[in-house]
This record gives sequence, structure tokens and C-alpha cells, in this order.
Amino acid sequence: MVCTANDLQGWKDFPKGLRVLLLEGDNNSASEIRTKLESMDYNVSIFYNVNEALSGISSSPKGFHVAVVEVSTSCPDGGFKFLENAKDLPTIMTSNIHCLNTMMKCIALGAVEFLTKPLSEDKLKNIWQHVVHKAFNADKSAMSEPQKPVKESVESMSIDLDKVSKFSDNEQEHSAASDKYPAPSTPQLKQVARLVDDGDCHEQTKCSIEKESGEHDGSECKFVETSCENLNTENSLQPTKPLIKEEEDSSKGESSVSTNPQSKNLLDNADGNASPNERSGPKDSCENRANRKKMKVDWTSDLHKKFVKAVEQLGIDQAIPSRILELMKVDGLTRHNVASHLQKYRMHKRQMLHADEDRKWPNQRDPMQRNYCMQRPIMAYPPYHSNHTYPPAPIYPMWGQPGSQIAGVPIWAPPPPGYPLWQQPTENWHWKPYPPGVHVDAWGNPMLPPPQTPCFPYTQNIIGLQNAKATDYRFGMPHNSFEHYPAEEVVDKVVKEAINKPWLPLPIGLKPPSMDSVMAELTKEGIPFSKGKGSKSKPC
DNA sequence: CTTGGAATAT
DNA sequence: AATATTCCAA
Repeated sequence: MVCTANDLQGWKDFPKGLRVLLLEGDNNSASEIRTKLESMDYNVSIFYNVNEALSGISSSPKGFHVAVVEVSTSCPDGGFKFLENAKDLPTIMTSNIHCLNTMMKCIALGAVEFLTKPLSEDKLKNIWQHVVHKAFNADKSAMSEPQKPVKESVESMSIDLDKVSKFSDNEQEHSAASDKYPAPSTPQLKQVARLVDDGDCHEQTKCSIEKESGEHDGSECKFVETSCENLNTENSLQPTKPLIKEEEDSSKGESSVSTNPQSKNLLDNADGNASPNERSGPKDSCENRANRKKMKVDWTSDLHKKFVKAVEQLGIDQAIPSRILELMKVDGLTRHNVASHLQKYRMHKRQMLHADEDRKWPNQRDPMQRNYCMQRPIMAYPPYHSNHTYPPAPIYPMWGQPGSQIAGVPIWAPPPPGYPLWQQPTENWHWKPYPPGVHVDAWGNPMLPPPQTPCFPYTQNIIGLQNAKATDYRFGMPHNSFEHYPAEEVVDKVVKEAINKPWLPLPIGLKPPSMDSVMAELTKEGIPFSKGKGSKSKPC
């Protein structure tokens, strides 16, 4: 359905009641979006598949003013099909796919906008603009008479801009003062200005828009000034853009620099290649463009999933930025981005470890005890399956004296980054790669439930230590090195300690076994143990 | 010269 | 708080 300006004129409380067709594959996502839209007084109809949606349109041609359509990863063609068959309806595409090609395709097929998920209210609130935009276009193309200046028709409209403004209050301020274009649902003028304007001030649409809207009568008009809809999709930006957004830099010096016409070359970008010959060099302009503004990667949950998946796939010993980057196959993402994210990822894990320990054993605050806790994860280092050269895992004796050092490594030092910490719940890692019940390791890998045998942490200790030994062996390290001796000796101590100090904390998520089962297990393992109150374990 | 990682800056 | 940038050692 295409509204005309006339339609809009009679519309009280626009855009209240504007009918939105929502095409979503996912139920939850759909209702989430609906809620948001409805909170803004949009009128939402959800469809879960293309055909329904299309027949919904055809059965009530005037039923909708605008469509919000998902391009799903599983079935992107659905969204495209909709686009192709609903040309009359201003259609906003939404997707988790942050890929330039997809966006391009959508726009090329006639989408008025592409919104990356998740959809915030900010992104959604201004979708009415497309209706208005279309309305004026429709009027224009329908009118054979000399076109009534759009501005005029706006002024003559009875739309109460104050009411409208509550849907776009921020936008007005932005356009008046500093346009940060926070929500992707930006007036198309911006895009058009960028694409079409080959004069000065390309990038600083801020500047040109301000000028224009200033010359006319205010920001409320700016969107109607965009009569041009021929988004020139061929001037494809290089594929480094999709998930990278330009950071708002309203108050920084850089922004003032960018308004300087002198810096035109720096400002020019692939968007405005209308006259490429003017550029000092295409490559140059691209690079400059990339440098010109800080790009920020938006680590959406989707992107993060990719990240985690890559990390999983690589395994801990190879989860390094460059490889992760390769596996993620995300255009525009740099090694630095990944490294930075990896850093954060690891830090979260570490923090969680501490938080968790504090939660479980809040009274164990003295360094000694903490140290004890810290050391426990020793057995959490899984055996390595890599043939790659890799430094042998340093052994962290569990009950060493604080301050003593082994081969220069302070024994209270936390495990080196990159090592998995103890099995952790992930609730604090806000992407929640796995549902609450599922235990995951420090890298987000789902962990198999513990062996069928009843939990037996000390045995795990032992296993861990043996693994440490095995690691030692695998890497062909000389066995007289320090890595060797803790393994066997400590095993014994671990066992004694475990038996003699049942009050000491256990690894997270494990419950103390009964003494009997401890004995039984030890016997089974062929590990000697001493009964009664044995001597306290000596520091390693 | 490139890389990963920690520290630091924004 | 999240992300980028810088610094430094391999």
C-alpha cells in the first residue's frame, strides 16, 4: 500500500496506528519486535512465512503501510521473495546477517532500509519515515502538473509535528545540533546526500544537512527533501563496511576536522565515487576513508557466536586472533578486532572465576586460602591434542607456599591466559552461548557431564596431574625438569590432603564424596593413602 | 616484518 | 563497559 501525501494529511496522530507488516521466522524475535513497535503505537501484524505475508498483502491491499521483513540466515530467499513481490510496500529488511552483499541485495531489490539485528526501539521508531517518503514520491510521480514543492505540501499538511516528534524527538535535536545518526533508521536524505552529492562535504553529511535544513525551515522537513530514491547500489562500498559502524564523534576534534572542506580527500569515500577521477587515487581514498573515522565493530550476539564457534573449532591451543579471524570469515573484521574481543572474552572468564569463588566460599579471603582456590584448577587444563609446538603447561602446584617460585613462575600466579579455567557457569557472560543448565568450559564449549562415576574431585585432581605429566611427555621435555617432579609427588599429597582436609573447598559444582567412596576409588586407582590424620602436606 | 597479548586510551 | 590503539616481546 502506498500512502499519498493526501492520505497523510488527514491522519490524526500520525504515525499512531500505522500498520506494520512484520515478517519474522522466529517466534520470540517476532513478539519482541511487536512489543517494541506496539509500544510506539504502531499496529503490528506478524507473519511467519513469506507466502502468508504476501497473501496477507494481496487480500487486503490497503492493509499495511510498511513492512519489516527478516532475512533469515536459514532462508534468506524468503525475505527477497517478499521484496520482489511487495514492491509497493515500503519494506525494511532486518537481519542477523551483517554482510554487505546481503544488504546490497536487499536494497537493490527495493528495500528502503536494512536494519541489523538486534532491533532496538531506536532503530524501529522512525520507520514511519519511509511511509512518508513513499507517500511523497507517489504523489510526485502521480502528479503530472508541475510538482508542488514538497516542502509546501508538508507545510500544508495537518500532521501535527509535535506529536510526530515524540517518535523522533532525538532525531530532531540531532539534526538541529549534532547529527549523530544513532539509529540506522535515518532519514534517507543522508544516504542520498552521500550518494548523490559530489560536491564538498561528502562525509560530513552533518554539515550539508544542517546547512540545508537550516536554510529551510527546520529539521522536520529534511526527510521530505529527499526526493531521490535511486540508491546507486553499484557504487558498492568495499566489503569492509557491513558490521562496522562509524562511531559518533560529535564532540571530538576529529569531527571538526571532518567539516573542513580542505580535507575533502580524506573525507571522500567509496560512497561518493560519483566522480572518481577527481580523487587522488581510489585506493587512497578508500584507505583514508578507513582511517578517517574510527570504526567500531559491533559485537552482536551473532557475531559473538561466530567468534565462539571459531574458538571452539580451533581448540584452546590454536585460538589465536588470526585463526579465529580466518574461521569467522567476516568481512571487514580485523585481527585487532578479534584480538580485542578475545581479550575481553578471556577477561570475563577470569572475572567469573573469581566471582564464582567468592560466591561459593565467601569466607576464604586470606591470600593463602585464595591461593588454594586458585591453584585448584590445575586439573582443569585438559590434555593437549596438538602437534603444534607449544610450550609445556607450567605446573601450578596446588599447595605450594605463597611466594615460592618454580622456574620463575610465582606459584600464586593465575593460570596463564589462554588456559581454560575451571569449569564455569556462564551466566555472567552476557551472550550466554548456552542455556543455563549446560555447563561450559572457559571457552564456551559445552562440557560433557562428568563421568558416570559419582563425582570424585580428587580423582580428577589426580587425572589432571597425570595429564600434566603426559603433557610433559608429549612435548618431549626432559623429565628431570621441574615439570616432572610435582606430578607424582603431588599426586600423593593431593590425595592425602583431600582425605585429611575434607573441609577444604572442592572444585566448583562438585560435592564432597563420602569417605568410603574416596577410599574405594583410591584403592581402585591403586593409589596408596594413609589412614587417619596424616601429616600435613609439605609445601612443594 | 608480523603476531599475540597486555596495557592503555577513547 | 566495550572497543580501539599502543606497546612490547617472540
